[in-house]
Amino acid sequence: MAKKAKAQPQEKSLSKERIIEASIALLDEHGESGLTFRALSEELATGAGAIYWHIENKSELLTAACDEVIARTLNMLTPGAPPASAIRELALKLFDAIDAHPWVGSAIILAPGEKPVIRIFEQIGQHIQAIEVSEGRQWVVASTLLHYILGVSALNAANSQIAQQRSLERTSFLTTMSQQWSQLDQHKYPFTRNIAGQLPAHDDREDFLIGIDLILEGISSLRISDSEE
Amino acid sequence: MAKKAKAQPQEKSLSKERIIEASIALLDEHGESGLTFRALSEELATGAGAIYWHIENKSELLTAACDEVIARTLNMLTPGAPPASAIRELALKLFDAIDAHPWVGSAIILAPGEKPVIRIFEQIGQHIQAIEVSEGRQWVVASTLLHYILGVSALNAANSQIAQQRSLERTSFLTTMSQQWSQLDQHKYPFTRNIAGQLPAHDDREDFLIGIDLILEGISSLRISDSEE
DNA sequence: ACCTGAACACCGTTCAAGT
DNA sequence: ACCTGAACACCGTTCAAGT
Repeated sequence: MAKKAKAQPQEKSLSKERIIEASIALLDEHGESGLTFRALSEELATGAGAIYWHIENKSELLTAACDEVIARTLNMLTPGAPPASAIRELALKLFDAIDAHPWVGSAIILAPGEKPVIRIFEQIGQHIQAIEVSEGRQWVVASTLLHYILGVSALNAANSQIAQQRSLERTSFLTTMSQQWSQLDQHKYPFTRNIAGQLPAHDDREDFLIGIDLILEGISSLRISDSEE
Repeated sequence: MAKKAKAQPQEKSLSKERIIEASIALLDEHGESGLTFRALSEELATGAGAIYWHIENKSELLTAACDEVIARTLNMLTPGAPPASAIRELALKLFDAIDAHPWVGSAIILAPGEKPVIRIFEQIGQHIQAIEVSEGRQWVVASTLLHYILGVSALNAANSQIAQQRSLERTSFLTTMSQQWSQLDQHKYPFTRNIAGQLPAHDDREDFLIGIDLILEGISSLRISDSEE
């Protein structure tokens, strides 16, 4: 009498949400190349065509999975913090999220102007307004921060995906790269060669935050010169 | 007596250089998806296997093509300029190069720690040294600039590739996006929604340069506080 | 309305075979 | 040493057919 088997409680019918959830799981486990329609249909115990009834194409799916992670991350931000430290917190939470889901770093940059990027831009913008940047400058300032954050994200994502592919841990990956750098030609690459030794020691996360502070510093001297006019 | 047919003068035997040249042409003409081994073998009038004798795999090929464009770009820089304006010139030349070859923007970020990125990092680093940033700070400062530049590049590349796919010109692409933004929910996206109107008017290239200046500004106040200690 | 799964066109890569 | 090109394993996407 009951509508078919009530055996399995929830995970019954297909939905965009379930598809995205499964996609995130695949991406987290096997990296960017782990998301295929075959793996996905197996995971969801369905056919490829079924998935296409709920989503447009793979690119939309990837962006949606990315957006889910970003949205969750932004929801964890503590409200009401002073602007500068709110921006720092935003940046760090994003850094950690992308560190945990490297594929997000590359997915986000494939869909500029889409929801994930807009969400971040909006957050930055709100804090920029609170910092009292003159209206004509808000756009540039917000996008500078946005671009910096996304640049770090993408590069970091690529790094950890390469490390994952060659199944190296972070430390030995950095050591290898440091050695390569220190063998560069002294005439053509004096800076990189000399600084190579510092590579393994550095804390990416901390460097990232210093970069944010550098930009914030630039912004505040911009504000000073604005108000002088 | 002459070694084989001397009919066609140059483009005789296959070489890594010729393969890279043909790859750049394909990428420029058809975008990222234009580079396939089939298109490439046709262009070079050879078989897929022949290409594999000269290169490792597609990823190496893409990085090599990217590096070629980057190397040419960096060769065009005017030597001996004062550090700050040298950094600005470097940034602008890169911006224009990636604008002309959008695929470079995404390729460069797929190969961090590889030659293209190292080249740029080295240039930035040399100028940073000249600007007299304390040695302990050079790494962070150089990578902040690097990350910002690459962030802009990648995002811009993605934008123009989307525009190219939908075969829109830049203006109508921006106008469409601006309209979408202005229809966002006022409560969730006040900043983006209000600033939407400014989108089509803005000059990405100029904004990019202002961002560079913002970071340079931050660096110089860092130097002041350094010397105060 | 929602799902099945075979079929299609297209990839990167390999490799026995040629010169 | 260098090249040929068929073959392999694997994609994203479509679509007639089912419920």
